Amino acid sequence: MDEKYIDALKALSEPNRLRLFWLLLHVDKRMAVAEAMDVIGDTQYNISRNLKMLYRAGLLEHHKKGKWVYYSLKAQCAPHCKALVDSVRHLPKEDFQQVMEHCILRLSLRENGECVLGADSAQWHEKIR
Amino acid sequence: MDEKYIDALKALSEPNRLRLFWLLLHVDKRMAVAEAMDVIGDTQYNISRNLKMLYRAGLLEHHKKGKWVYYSLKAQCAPHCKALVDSVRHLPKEDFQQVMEHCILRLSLRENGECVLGADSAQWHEKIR
DNA sequence: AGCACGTATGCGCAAATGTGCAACTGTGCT
DNA sequence: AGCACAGTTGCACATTTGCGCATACGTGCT
Repeated sequence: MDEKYIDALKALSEPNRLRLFWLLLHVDKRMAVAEAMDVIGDTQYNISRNLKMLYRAGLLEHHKKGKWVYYSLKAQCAPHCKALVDSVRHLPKEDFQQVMEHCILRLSLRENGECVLGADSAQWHEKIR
Repeated sequence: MDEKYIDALKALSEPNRLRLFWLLLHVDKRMAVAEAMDVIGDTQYNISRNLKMLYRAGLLEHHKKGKWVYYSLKAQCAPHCKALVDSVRHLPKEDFQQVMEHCILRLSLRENGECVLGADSAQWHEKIR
């Protein structure tokens, strides 16, 4: 039995992680942990751990740039994994409206396409007021 | 967030249940609990409970005929649920070879397309000898 | 070198989950 | 009516999983 596939199912079956993965999937961009924290509104340990679980399930990639760690979607090769990712892609957008709005606001704080602000910054609170 | 979808992910993320669902998916027939017991080789309570979880996740239907309860695939309407079922459908067949063989043997014990033998019968042990 | 900050991780606890058992429901047969 | 059998369900227990916390690691800056 495909271990990675089981891990992916488990990873996605948790609402917080599903939201997180949906975000990475629809934003189609790399995203730093601090940005994800602001967008999702969860604590640092949880975001970090959940991203790692998604990574270990073979769903995400990550690379370090300076002090920021960017996570991004991993291209799937096996057809069953592709279909699984597709199932998330087809989830109704309405369920993720706030996530999407927060995401756009948060990405607008980047400079030259790079994250420059940590989580919970004053500028962020300004935005979401 | 789509509760049913989360439930489906959870339901499928357990190897025993995934095997069970794969079976129903590929056999494309209704199957009695007793038959599933022989095919999967699990106890009665586990099969019963796991089938029920798959049912409550919106993945299966069931109907009673005499003393037998037949479970079968439920047609999916939402596109994300369809894609999820598809992902299971595309799992490599090699991982389920024994399940498939047992299934064919067990179905050959039917009479007029109906289950007539309980689990763990002498005839079944004859077959899988 | 020292400090601030972004990120990762081991520990402990509470909640959820899987499993075995035993009791219960419902159906068919005599 | 009584019995045998298919299937379901509540209970107890072991394992797993999510979360908060504290701490450690690594990088950029002064």
